Amino acid sequence: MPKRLTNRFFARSVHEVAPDLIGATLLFAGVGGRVVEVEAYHHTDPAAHSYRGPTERNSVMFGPPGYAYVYRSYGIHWCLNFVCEPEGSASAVLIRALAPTAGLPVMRRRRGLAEARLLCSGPGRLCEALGITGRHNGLALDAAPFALLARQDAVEVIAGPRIGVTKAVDKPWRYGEKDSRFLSKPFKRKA
DNA sequence: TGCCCGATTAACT
DNA sequence: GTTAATCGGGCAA
Repeated sequence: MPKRLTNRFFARSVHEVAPDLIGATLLFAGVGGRVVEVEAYHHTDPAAHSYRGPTERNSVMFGPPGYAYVYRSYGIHWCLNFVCEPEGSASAVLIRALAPTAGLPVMRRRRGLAEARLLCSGPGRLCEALGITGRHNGLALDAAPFALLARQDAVEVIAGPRIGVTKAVDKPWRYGEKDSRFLSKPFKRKA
């Protein structure tokens, strides 16, 4: 049986946690799949929500690691993050894509889609498929409805520049499972 | 207070 | 390739 990820797992640098999450399994109320794409955001990073200090929206990021930070993006979509590092350092990992493995019929209904490849291939899509909204901001990751299981098989992790950010665009803090069909965008291949 | 922008997506031309 | 949907944060006044 795979091991559940504990708060200890998240109490490390985002740059260690983020690549370690690739291949882990994320379930929300029994629905979800294998994590294939994430991005790291550090409080010293101009692209991070926590960069300019605590606000009502980002307050969870300034709390202890091992909790979910859910925010509204572009006024429309929800995006899911895992808070990392010692309490107060305000760093988090954005979950960008899953390979769906559990609850596909539910996800298809929520997304109005038949194609598995597009169910969770993007931060907003993933939250819609799993039914995650702002109501779930601040929930613990080691308790229901969340379930996080450590990866069992070795995966090939690849890094690249983050998507959709306009600051610190040169930082290769996007991590993904190499050649996964479920990435929101492909990683640039070596020429 | 008012204005601009953003860790996005889908539906256009 | 472009654009609309839609709302909180940050900053200027």
